[in-house]
Amino acid sequence: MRLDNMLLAEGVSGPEKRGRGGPAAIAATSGGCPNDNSIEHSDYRAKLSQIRQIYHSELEKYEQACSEFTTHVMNLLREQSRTRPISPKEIERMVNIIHGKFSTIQMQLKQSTCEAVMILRSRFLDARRKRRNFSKQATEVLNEYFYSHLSNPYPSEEAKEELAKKGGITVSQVSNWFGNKRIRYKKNMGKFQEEANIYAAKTAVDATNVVAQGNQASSPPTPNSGEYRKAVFKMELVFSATE
DNA sequence: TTGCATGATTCCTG
DNA sequence: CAGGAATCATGCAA
Repeated sequence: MRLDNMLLAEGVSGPEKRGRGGPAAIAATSGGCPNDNSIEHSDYRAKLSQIRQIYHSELEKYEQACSEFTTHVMNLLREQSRTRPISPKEIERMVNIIHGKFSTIQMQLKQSTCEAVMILRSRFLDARRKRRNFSKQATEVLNEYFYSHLSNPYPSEEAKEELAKKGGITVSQVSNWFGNKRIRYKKNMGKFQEEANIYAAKTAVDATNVVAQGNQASSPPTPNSGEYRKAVFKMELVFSATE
């Protein structure tokens, strides 16, 4: 009966439900707007419900066939009972045999449904972790923003959307990228120096704007606000630069 | 095949 | 909940 449990867990059998607690729900963790994966997820859900539908219609078909066949056999037995005596035991035995046959067929159906679900999952959900490097365009856009806002590399939600659109990636990918970039840049600035120079030369424009804005915003940097962290980031940069 | 680069995930903090 | 830090897993050049 493990198959039953699995199908139930996958939402194939049992009542209709959306958004299970499985890996599908994890996709939107840090800085992840759930909408980012909605395309993928709706696709996944569509396929799952397709499997579900097939499973249920097949199941129904089998059940119907089973009962039809049973009544058919019963009729035959009744016919035969005219020519020879048939005990109720014998009838019961026949019925049991028929039900046994159909239940093995059902088992096979469940098994193949399970397989289909597994394949679907590996296709969609595990693909999450399949890493693809961003396009040149995307990294270009992201780096440009990062190095031109080096004093405050924290794009606003709007800026992230803009970058996402320009780079052809999702907003949460932008968030991931900036998260990785900040930490890795801070870890060893030396490695990024060349890159920094390239992009600084490219757009040495609004640095002053950002500084002005940053100063204005951080005038009362409440320890709890994001401004506080940003200020810390700046200071740490200054410290590591003087070493 | 190996080592590093890099995108994604997880855990934790304020 | 956004971001930092550590870690995982893959891509890719050497």
